[in-house]
Amino acid sequence: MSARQQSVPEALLEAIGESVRAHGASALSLRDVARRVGVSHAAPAHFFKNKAGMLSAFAAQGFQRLADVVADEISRSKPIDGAHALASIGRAYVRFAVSEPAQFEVMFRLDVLDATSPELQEASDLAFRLLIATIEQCKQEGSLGDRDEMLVALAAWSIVHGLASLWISGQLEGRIAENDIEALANAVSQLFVDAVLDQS
Amino acid sequence: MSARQQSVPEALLEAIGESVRAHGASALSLRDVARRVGVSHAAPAHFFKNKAGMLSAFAAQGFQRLADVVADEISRSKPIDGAHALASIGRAYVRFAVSEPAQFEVMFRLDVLDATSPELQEASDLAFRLLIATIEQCKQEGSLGDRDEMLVALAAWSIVHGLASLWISGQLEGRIAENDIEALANAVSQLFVDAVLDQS
DNA sequence: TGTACATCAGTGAACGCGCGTTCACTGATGTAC
DNA sequence: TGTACATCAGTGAACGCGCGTTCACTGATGTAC
Repeated sequence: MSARQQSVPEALLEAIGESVRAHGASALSLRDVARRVGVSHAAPAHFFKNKAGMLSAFAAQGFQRLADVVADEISRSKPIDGAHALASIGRAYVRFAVSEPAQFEVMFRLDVLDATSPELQEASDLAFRLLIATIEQCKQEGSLGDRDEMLVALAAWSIVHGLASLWISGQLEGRIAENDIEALANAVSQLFVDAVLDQS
Repeated sequence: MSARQQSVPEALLEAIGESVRAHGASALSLRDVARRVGVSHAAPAHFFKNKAGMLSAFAAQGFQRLADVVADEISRSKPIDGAHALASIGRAYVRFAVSEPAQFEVMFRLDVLDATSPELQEASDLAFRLLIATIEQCKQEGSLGDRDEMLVALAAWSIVHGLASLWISGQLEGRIAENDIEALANAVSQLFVDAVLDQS
């Protein structure tokens, strides 16, 4: 679909998102994905071994992209301290989830993935490590007080993951007046950082 | 399966959980559910109209149960103030999700549900209203300071929903040393309440 | 410049399967008179 | 006490379908000599 020259595997991964958007993640099939790219229905299996393999590659790409946008947002955040970096992670996490809801959904559906895929495990660690490093930075800067680092990391991850999931699943529609998800992500991230971290 | 006398529709709803536990939510089929109950494969459609109807009834039951355990936990919490009630909601939310992961999962998969089901919409409002009422109580007690009520409600919901989702999807395995989810739920809920609410 | 061989992307036919839905039906239970 | 009728739970056969996977294949590209 894109103007750039694209290999068939790349095009297949891209088509997964389209298919999920069109029919939902539950109805996803290799054959529909192949149809969208215009290749034979056997092509996906040729490149990804089987359905779980294809979805795992898609999920791994998603974790990679998530880590990229998170790292990018951290590097943009000013002033350069852990607290601001943490708020940036929250914003980036939700923004990614909302911009690629199909991919985000598949990333956390472990029942359709090949959990043993090293590519997937590695990719899913990238963003987590960025979070841990940032919390560590907060600790060193003293903004964590005597709070447990792991607990703060878990709470931070939970709050943005929950916000993204609730939004994607449509639970917020009609319940939260503000419907600009970016604004909500900013507000929630800021609330968390302000409340949990001791900032000068 | 239970010793109590059970109608066929009740047994079908119960069997959905077993089926999801066995094969994952993505592989759920009317026929497998019917098989587990020992009725013909046409029976589920007889009672629930179609697959979406059956899953919607299951999801509605889940929201009802969630509201029940949340209300129960609130009524148990002491001292009786908004802050403690809010922490109770968090504990109950995660405990429900973890005790019925299959049901919790289906409750938020809107792509397989009949979103127009009044029964489902009504049930999904119950727990939300308990949260709003509790936040309102905090406001009146002054523990909210000048924070926006809706934002605090959204943040509270997000953090427990995220924790439950991450746990169920297996993302915390190998990442968070503490693996007692109840303890984690307590700690995260308490962290949130302590940080966000002004308590005497 | 030519030949032989290997690799690999992608095909297309075939397979067997489990699925959701429909529908005419059976038989039990209850109600009206 | 008996008869007629309605309701409703649940059946079982049949339907058409789309699916994931397999496999022998074609044809293009590259490499070795």
